[in-house]
Amino acid sequence: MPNDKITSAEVAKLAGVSQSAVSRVFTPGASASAKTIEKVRKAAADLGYRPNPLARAMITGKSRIIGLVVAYLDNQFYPVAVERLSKALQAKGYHILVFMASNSSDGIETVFKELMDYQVDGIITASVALSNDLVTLAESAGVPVVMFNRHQEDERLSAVTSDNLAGGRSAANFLVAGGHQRIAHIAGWQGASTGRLRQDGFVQGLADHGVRAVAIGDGMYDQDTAVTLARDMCSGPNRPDAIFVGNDHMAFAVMDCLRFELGLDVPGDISIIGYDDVPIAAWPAYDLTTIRQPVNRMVEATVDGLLARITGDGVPCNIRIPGPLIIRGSARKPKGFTQ
Amino acid sequence: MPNDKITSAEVAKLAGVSQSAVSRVFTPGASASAKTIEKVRKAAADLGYRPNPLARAMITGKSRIIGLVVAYLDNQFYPVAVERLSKALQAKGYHILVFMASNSSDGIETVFKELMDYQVDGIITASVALSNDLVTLAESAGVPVVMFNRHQEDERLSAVTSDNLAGGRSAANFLVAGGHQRIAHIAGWQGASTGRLRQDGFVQGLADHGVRAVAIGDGMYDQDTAVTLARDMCSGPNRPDAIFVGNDHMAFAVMDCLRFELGLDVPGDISIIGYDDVPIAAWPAYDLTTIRQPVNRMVEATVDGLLARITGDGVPCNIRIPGPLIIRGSARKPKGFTQ
DNA sequence: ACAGTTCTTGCATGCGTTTGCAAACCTGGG
DNA sequence: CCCAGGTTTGCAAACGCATGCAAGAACTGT
Repeated sequence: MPNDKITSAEVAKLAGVSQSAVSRVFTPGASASAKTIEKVRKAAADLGYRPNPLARAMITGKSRIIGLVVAYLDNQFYPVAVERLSKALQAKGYHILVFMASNSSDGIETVFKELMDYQVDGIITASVALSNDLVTLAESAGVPVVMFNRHQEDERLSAVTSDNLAGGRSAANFLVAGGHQRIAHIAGWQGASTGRLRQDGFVQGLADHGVRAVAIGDGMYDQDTAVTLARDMCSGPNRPDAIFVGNDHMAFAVMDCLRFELGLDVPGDISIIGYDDVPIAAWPAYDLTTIRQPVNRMVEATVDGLLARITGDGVPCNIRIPGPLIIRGSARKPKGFTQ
Repeated sequence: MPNDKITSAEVAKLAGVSQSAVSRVFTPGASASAKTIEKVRKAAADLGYRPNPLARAMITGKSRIIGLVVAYLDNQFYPVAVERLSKALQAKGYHILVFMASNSSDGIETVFKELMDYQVDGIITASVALSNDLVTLAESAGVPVVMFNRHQEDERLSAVTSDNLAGGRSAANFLVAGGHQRIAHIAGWQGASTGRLRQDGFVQGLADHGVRAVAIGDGMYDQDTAVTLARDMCSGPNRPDAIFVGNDHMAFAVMDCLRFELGLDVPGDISIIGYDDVPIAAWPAYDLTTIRQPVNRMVEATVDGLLARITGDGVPCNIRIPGPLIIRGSARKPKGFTQ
């Protein structure tokens, strides 16, 4: 196999130039004469030379690797986001080192340290909460961090979310407009900004119409927990006639419970609204009315924001992207409403 | 910030030993006296020293990075597998560089080259077909490749799959035993080994009972394609009374089409069997009878096989893990059957 | 106590790049 | 034809670590 590692030195010899020359040819922004460039390119092509990114990283400190840490993949929102993020970064010449992190801050610290060992140029966290120490750790090492789909009060880190407060509000508006009388909420995990804000927005939205939720529980973004809550809420004498569920993933489980366990009709007996608009929400079996998180634009903002900070210009910023209510069939529509 | 990069040299100075000594302390299998080890460990801890894996990789040629190439994440089988793979490899001290590859062999070649630039110790491909050239490329660079959930006739690469042939057979057996008369198959993509083998097994299984499928079409592992096929099959005068669908992902779409578009009852009018047993299959809305792919054991076999090849012992091998039929409610059960 | 072994240790080199520096090369204007 | 100005180029020193080699230390058995 002639195919073993070829170094810039070998290319240099073949091209009859110095090793630095070939380095410069492959370094954007370095100066080389047209003649040299051509000679080197040809020699490199003949030999099949490719610069070694590891050696390059050692010197420059830039690895062109982005660390992506994500907690769970069973909620379809995340695989979709990871796929998009991955493609977007690949297109920009970056590569992705993926870590699964159980949401224990202990595990995350290990993960962060390992990431920084690899001299990642930046870190994206999806659905993960960060301790202050961790942010300090990354920041003091000059590694920008951007949180995807989670927000945290810290001047030093960027965050990209959808407008969860407004989303919660529009769920409330829609349910009230639909004439529901007993409205409940199975919230997203209150340990996460998304969960809290959606709930806050929802409660505020109800209050705008002088309404109060008949029940609110923390679903923890977990299907089993959500189902337990739903069962409790709906087994008593006056069950709600609408539930806003903190994300689609839980909403599916809740709908299944209502329909198949409690024998209720959705939306006949009870309306359901979710949050995220994952692909499954559009499947006819659920046909879920939900607030869309605009994944594409969120990914775009995440990548742009991160790259801006990596290249030096750009400061930490919070981006909140509005998401529309997607009206499908799981929630009774306001009178006279036509889509 | 004292927290910038500290090198082994600095630790050495503090500990009063040579740089090689500290290197040896952090290199498993190198010799150092208990006294030295203690001194170095202490100094390292005080300084917060961590060996730089990139520098280490340059010398040893081993990066402790595994490349993971995956084509799509919308079929829930893959996120689940990726999560498991990732965790298993993390536990063994490896890290994962993820690439999304559109299934064009062109894109895959680029991806492979980039992976090898990063001197990955091994490559796992999930649901991706490889050209001979690509295998040669990797193999001649000494990078072992193992295919996850796909098989290919090539002595040089490992593959881990479930027993798709047997799986197809058991679908056939179950449907025949259930007394179905007009059995159809919406196959997985015939460009993939999984798709072909499941179909072969199914056809053979039917033949064992002297039955022939009334219709077979290639669903391409794509929901829209599958739905189109289902619509065609079921709109004519004698529609099938059972369809074996090449994976769960398509099966869900098919069930939705049958129920909500054609107004058929599943399994009353028509039985459906899927393949994979992704988590959604257990959701009551689908309650899908399906053949389970034992993800955990497949992941385990993949990781073990890859690591064995990386450490030198171990040759390419094909592992085929049997998967049970999971009986739920989407297919009529044989008479007298109780679960 | 001594020769023969086995363990440790430091020195120096190299992995494949980038990059500061200074020399060598152009270019054109006088 | 020569010199100031800018370009291009090669040299050599990093980057942070692993490792072969040879010398030194510790230990074995007699």
